[in-house]
Amino acid sequence: MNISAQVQEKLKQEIKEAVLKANLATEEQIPNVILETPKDKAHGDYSTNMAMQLARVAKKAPRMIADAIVENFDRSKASIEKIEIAGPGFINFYMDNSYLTELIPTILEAGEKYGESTFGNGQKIQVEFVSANPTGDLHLGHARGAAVGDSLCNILEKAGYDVTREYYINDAGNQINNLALSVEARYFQALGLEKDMPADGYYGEDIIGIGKALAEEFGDKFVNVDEKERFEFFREYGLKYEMEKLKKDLENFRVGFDVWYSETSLYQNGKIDETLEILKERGHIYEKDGATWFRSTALGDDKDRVLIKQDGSYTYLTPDIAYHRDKLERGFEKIINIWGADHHGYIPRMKAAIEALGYDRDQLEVEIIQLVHLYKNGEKMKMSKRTGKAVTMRDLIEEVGLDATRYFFAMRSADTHMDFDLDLAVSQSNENPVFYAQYAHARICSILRQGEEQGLSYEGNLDLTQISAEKEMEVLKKLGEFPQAIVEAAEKRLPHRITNYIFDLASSFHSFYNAEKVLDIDNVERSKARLALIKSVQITLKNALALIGVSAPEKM
RNA sequence: GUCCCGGUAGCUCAGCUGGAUAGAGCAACGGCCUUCUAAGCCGUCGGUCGGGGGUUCGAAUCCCUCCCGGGACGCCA
Repeated sequence: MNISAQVQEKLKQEIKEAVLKANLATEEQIPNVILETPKDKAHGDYSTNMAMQLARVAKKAPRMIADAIVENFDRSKASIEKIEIAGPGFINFYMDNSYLTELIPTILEAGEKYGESTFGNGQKIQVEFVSANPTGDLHLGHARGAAVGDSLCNILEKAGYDVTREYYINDAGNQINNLALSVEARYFQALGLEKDMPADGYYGEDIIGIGKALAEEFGDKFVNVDEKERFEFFREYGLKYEMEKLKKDLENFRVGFDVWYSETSLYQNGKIDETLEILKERGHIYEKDGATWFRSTALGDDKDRVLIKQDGSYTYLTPDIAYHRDKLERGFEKIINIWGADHHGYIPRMKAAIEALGYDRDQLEVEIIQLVHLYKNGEKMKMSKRTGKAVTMRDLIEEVGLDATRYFFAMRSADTHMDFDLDLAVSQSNENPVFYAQYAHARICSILRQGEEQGLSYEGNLDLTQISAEKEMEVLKKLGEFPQAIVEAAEKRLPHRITNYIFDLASSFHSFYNAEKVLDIDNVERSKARLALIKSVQITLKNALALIGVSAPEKM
């Protein structure tokens, strides 16, 4: 299934056997066999530090241990060409790489499934991301969260997890009232009437647009109706408008959700009360100063938290706890939240809540998306909430392009502050790494097309022994790493591992392209084999790009 | 003040479970298109891994401490 992994497993097994045979350690003493691919090719295809690890147990110098391991190593069982001991005691394995060519038919056969694995064992994971309030446009932070979240979900799925993507709609609470009042004010203003914005109003362009749309559709119909009725209408209308816009924007960003979970529904179906009742029964709740508190300090938080305010309404936390309880009730083994940096202080209280409800706090994982700073003309752009002049996700995509935006956000580890240089991204120069990968893909497609014109194709019987050049082997090695790269990205929740992989694969292809010619009418067998090789690269590149939501163009 | 994230080449960033001489891209410099897309390839230059201590065969990586930048600390959401 995964040839490279099989070979590595075999190698690890044999190293272990050799250690036992050499009487260097007992079965229990042997540490996990670590195989790494050395950065320097001169150090072989795989390398192990076993000798150094055993230095203490065996009470011998690492190099002597290495000698003993090599002496007892059964070469016939793994595709070994040569073994060397180097440096402080590394054992370097030089593989007979002919087995690698088997990857070609494997990849051709698997097609878009190449890279899949069963690593996740179908574990149910729920990922909640974006969850922006429906009170304005999605901004840069949301865009980054959307890109990272969607990519992570794709990667988890590819690695064999059962993933559910969710968006928590904050359609209850104060901010929605403020939305209604903001819409109301903009509606009056669109009619040329005086009306102040509420204290915590939303000043975005989109709200002005709603006001105008309402004025056009209904004229002054709502000016003189009952205030409460008007408020209700504007509340509903504004919410619906904002949600539809959010969904559309996300769709355009190639981000989809399985579940849109309404906060209001938690009020309506009694889940909040239920949750409060459970917390009470388990003794995590007390009354003070006319409010109801959650004793989260007992579970690692630095302050206790109010659940029901003096005025009888819930804090934001309360329905959110009910939501998280519902997630766990639905049987997810892991729930991953992707939150903006401004919410990181929220983590201890939510973990406390999960523990208070009787679950394992580690079932909740929170990935924090750090801030994005936008630079234009070498200057940092300021975001203003009041004027609503913040750069929206829509603006960004329009300026930079969809593929570049997705790639750009995915290529950085999420927990670092990110500088987004608009001029560079817009310039479409080769500073934009996405073109590098797409170009490799387009190049391959072009060669495949021309091969067809010349009657050369990767279809039919292939003579894989034609593949042996150094650059070809490097490409093959990279191709073989794909499933493992996905597993690591999934396990460590690091989507940027995939963009790194994409870059490396594209790089090894470009390098091969410049060194070897694929189409050669005088050497049909080799041409066919090489076409099959580049077809494998094309499939793998396309699959990898799909994981981060980037297209694979056939022409550029 | 407490907590979280970061500090790696001029710039933007990788760096796996601690491994060999710390890597890419961009910028700078020098080569490669009568030949499958030069949005490419090959090479050169460029480092006190924020400072200091510790752990050990070995530290950018782990621990302690300090410095710098950002963020969070609400009966807001």
